[in-house]
Amino acid sequence: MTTGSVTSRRADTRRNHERILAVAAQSLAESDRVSFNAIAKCAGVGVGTVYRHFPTPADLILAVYEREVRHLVEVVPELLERDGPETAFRTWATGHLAPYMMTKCGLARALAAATAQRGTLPADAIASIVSAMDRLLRANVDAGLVRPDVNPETVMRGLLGLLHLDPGGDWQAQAADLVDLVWRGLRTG
Amino acid sequence: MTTGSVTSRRADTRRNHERILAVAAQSLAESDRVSFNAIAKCAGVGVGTVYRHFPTPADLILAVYEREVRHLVEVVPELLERDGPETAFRTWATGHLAPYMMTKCGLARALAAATAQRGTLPADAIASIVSAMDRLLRANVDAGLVRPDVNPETVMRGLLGLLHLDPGGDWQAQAADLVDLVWRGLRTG
Amino acid sequence: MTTGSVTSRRADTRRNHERILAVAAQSLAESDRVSFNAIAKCAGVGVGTVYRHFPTPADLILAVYEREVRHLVEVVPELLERDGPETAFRTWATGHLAPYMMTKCGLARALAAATAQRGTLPADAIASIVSAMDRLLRANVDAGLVRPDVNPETVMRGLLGLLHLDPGGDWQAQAADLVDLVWRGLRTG
Amino acid sequence: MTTGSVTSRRADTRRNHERILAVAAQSLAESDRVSFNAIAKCAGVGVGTVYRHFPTPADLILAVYEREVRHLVEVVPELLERDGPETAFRTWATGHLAPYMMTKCGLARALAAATAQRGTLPADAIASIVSAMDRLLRANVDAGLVRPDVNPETVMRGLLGLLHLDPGGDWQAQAADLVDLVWRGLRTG
DNA sequence: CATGAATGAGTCTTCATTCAT
DNA sequence: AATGAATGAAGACTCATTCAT
Repeated sequence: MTTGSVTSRRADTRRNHERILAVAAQSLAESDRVSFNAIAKCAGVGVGTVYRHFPTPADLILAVYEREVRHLVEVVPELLERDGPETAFRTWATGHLAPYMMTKCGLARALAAATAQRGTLPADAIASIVSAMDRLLRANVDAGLVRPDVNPETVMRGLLGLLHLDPGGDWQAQAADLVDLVWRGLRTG
Repeated sequence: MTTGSVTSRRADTRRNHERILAVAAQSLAESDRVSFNAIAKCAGVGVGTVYRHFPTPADLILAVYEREVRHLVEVVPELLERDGPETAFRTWATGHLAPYMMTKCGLARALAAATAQRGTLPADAIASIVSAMDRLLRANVDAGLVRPDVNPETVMRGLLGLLHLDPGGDWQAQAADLVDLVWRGLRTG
Repeated sequence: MTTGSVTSRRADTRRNHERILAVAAQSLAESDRVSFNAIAKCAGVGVGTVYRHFPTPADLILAVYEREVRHLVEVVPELLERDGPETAFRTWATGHLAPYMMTKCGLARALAAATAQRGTLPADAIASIVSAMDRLLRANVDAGLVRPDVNPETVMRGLLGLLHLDPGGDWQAQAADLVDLVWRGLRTG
Repeated sequence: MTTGSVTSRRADTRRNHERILAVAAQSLAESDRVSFNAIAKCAGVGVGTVYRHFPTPADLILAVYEREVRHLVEVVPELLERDGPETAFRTWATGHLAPYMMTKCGLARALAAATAQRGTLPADAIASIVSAMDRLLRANVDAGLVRPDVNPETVMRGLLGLLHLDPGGDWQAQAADLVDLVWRGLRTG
């Protein structure tokens, strides 16, 4: 019984953590502001609770970011294995990165602001997404398709335009065009 | 007498308009917030006056944007004439667009927010800057350097990463790398 | 008509100023906190209005202080003329300063805190009350009753204990005792 | 086993009590606020523990006060014996009371607030410090230096100005001046 | 047209206090 | 006894917006 109780307490806390994160993610998908008060209300907890879990806005934003970015990284190996390097790159960028960026552009802005405020660059936060890109690029380099001297960060910057697709238009085509442009820039020769 | 007064009033009004715009631009270069109250104080006018000139925040932001973007457009012909198409493209992107974007990224965020809020895309606001790009591209197409089927908007998206250069690092090199990547993507063959 | 209207507007503003000051004084008589929100509510104005009139807590507190202290200074000449120097001193301290301090000890604390926070000593704020003391002392020195080498600030410090009379006890006697102690300390010989 | 556990528990509890008191004293030396939460964190215990030891803020503040005041009382006999009554009085006031009051004026404010809140005067809390004063005075009365009709509380009030010395200025001289003023007020004849 | 006082909703943040474990 | 997560009231402060003059 004792053990059970303890567990349920911890479970509650964890559930709170999750709910706050979810609400914040939702909120960042729309604007680029995170009102602690609003989040608390939406998550059905007191403001203080939000502050306990995430002392500063930056803490919250980074946590949301990491949560959101994880699957982007995890899907890479599967794509490489299934489709081969070039298609993997295009599919990842068009099919995963683009839709992700479209919905999370509030996050991107908030992230930029949060990390700009402290000196801390998104350093290890961005590291993981860049490393995903790196992996894709290396596979293509190994296959002789892509120049070996490209910097994954430069490529990421080239794809940052995906943040600004027009959700009212044919964004899939726009994404494909951009990815194609970048891909041509990467090719050997 | 009447005429004289009217004239001076109009001059005053125009001066006010300019001052407000200048102050707002300054303010957007720093953060990404425009407090009507603060702007009014800085410009030495009443809040009401700011509202008369720019009924909504979006109006103000778009006006600032247009003001800032003008010279970006105007410099194109000169570059083309002096340096030839390829160098013109690279110089414009690296030397004009990049620094512009770095300092005005507050503007960019505000602009994005403002245009996201209404359904209105940046439509004609962005039009002029895209037209500058269009001109540069066409010159290169005519010279046989660039594929004829590229969409200037796609190229702009490719360069949007310039918004996210690291001002603490070697942003000039980063900009050059990105521009090079895009340029390779544009080449014929 | 126009003039009348303008006047009434300004009158409103002044009335606000007065009301805020009055409410704040009241509040400082009780605790030693000034809640801008609470003051606004009591005074029947918006918070913003309070902030417009008194940008910082210190501004508000000093304004209250000056308002309250004025009559303490103004009464001195009259006392001197009517009662002669020694009685003037005792009457002023016991009959004016003591009751004043008893009700305003919140103010005293707040004032101390506010002025401690900035480097600014109460400088010119305290100056006036010290000058009242100075005038009383000089009259007594001229009459040969008080040593010429006493510092008015030291005397003020000696009377600061009036802040801590026991309102539930016989504070009048306590005040008289303290004033007598100080007076004996001032005498020549 | 039981006895051992109980013993160690009691020791723990006492240690907690001490730690909390120490942290609170530290905190009151700086501002004049005591956040139960902050104190708990600093002392390395849970908030609940602090509440168990000190149910109300007033309890905590009074406990700190007593702890701090103790040495002020204990030093008196030694001074009297070593320096004789007059010097003992001056030394105690200038050398012990003044620095104490300067650093603990946060405590003083908090104490005043706490005791003002309830009807309870500092009654027995202040009693001990007044008794120290009483002892000093009596020694002087016995030596024929001080009038026999002075109330120690009045003298304490006279020295309360020590709370308001200017830490930025020559506070030692200011303290000496005040003590001298009071001393002259105490003398026989 | 311009002014700027006033308003008040909304955000941020801190704490006292409770209570289940 | 001790713990510390949770709560929510309350105060600080900012700004968009209105409106009388």
